[in-house]
Amino acid sequence: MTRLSEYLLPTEKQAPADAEAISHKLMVRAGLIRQMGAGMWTWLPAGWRVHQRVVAIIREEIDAIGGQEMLMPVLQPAEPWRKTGRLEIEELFKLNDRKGSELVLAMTHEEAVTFHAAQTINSYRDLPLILYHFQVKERDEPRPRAGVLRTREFVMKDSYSLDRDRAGLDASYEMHVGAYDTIMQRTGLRFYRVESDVGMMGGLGAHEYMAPCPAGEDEVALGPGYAANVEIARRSADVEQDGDRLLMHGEPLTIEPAIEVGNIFKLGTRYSEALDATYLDERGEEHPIWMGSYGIGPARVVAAAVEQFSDEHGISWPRALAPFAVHLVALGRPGTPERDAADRLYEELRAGGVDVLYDDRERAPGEKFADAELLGCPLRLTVGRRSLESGEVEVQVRRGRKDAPGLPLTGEPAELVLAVDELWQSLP
RNA sequence: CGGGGCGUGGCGCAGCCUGGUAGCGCGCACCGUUCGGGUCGGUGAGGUCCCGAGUUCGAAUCUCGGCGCCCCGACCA
Repeated sequence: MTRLSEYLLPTEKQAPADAEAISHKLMVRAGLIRQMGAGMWTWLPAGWRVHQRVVAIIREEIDAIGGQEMLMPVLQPAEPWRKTGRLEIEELFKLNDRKGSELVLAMTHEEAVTFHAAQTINSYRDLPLILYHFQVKERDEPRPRAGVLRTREFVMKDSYSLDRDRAGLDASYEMHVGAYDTIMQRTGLRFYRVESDVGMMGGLGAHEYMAPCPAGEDEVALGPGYAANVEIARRSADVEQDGDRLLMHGEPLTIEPAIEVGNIFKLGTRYSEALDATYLDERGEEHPIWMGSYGIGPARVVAAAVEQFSDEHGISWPRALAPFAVHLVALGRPGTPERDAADRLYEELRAGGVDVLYDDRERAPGEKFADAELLGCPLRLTVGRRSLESGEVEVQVRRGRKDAPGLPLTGEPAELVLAVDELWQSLP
């Protein structure tokens, strides 16, 4: 039931004065998100639909490589963090409960999985495992910025691979590379998988998934068949510095700003050793569990999509992420034949399982069209007096605002749904 | 954490320099009008002027202190 007259979609003509990034401006203007404080954001209904589309894609692909979904708490005892040496991190929120016990708000969940691995995994027979969850992360960022791009609280899908040895970790890591590639392709984003710094996570190897866009905080160096974090490229033996340019075998690398939407790490045994997560092998010998950690931020995927796919009128979602497939605009006032036709069309689409947002508000046509373009659903159907005259529903494809052939206004509902679906499948 | 900027109705802003009790556009409500690109006209509601202290007969405006937010940089497990 999604009639715009009954739906919370607070669109704005003007962007918040302090917004700089395109995604920040458009997501607020389109009524997707609203701010509560620095780095603290609420996802409004339409925005949350988009977020959940990303979540659904991720879930399918992690399930597909054998991931087991669970849920670990955000509020945690400080002790495991002390043991791994991460209690000192400044971005970690620390607090005390009423008894004075030391707690933290988790910024990621290595300590938690490892803690449970130590309790529950005893034998080589228990391995390998991929465990994951979608959970809020809390980080006391020195500088939150650009709407939902860098926040102090955000949902992350983090999975953790648990293996017997280095070879097992390598295999789990490769499975994640495959899953992540597929996830990114399915979102419709332009992206690069780049080699990255292992950073203070420590570990044996890492990649980042970068979505190029102007608001990006990172930089990727790109050449034919080559993509890397700029810092990594600078350190590469194949790359030489030429003034402020980077050359690879004499060919210049292009440098693009990008958002880091996901990252994957080979952790090794750093956490399992610190938290004593071990297993016994066939000979009864004890070994630390080999671990990998794999994160992806749906909010950043959403913001990156807005950055990459928008124009002066608003957002133009890749179809995999759109809040609704169809934005149906009724032009006539209640009681007119054209309005009745629109009502009927809405019911038919809905009954046919099409995800449709129905603009049944009593507003001027221009305002409805403007809102539709702001929100950016891939297909806009318009029913007005003209439709009654021509017998066709006007179809407009959001990306590029191209007109598509009209659909018959009267006819078998099943055929209408089929036609819409066919059109849908042809969209980017 | 260093630098810069900003806090006035839901959003965007003016007023502050030169103190006299708050105004504009959009939005919102109602009436009429219009109905294929943010229609037009009228009426109306809505504000602790970020907070506190001070100066003053009087503070949105001046002084001091605090808080919040944004941008650039540093940082980014």
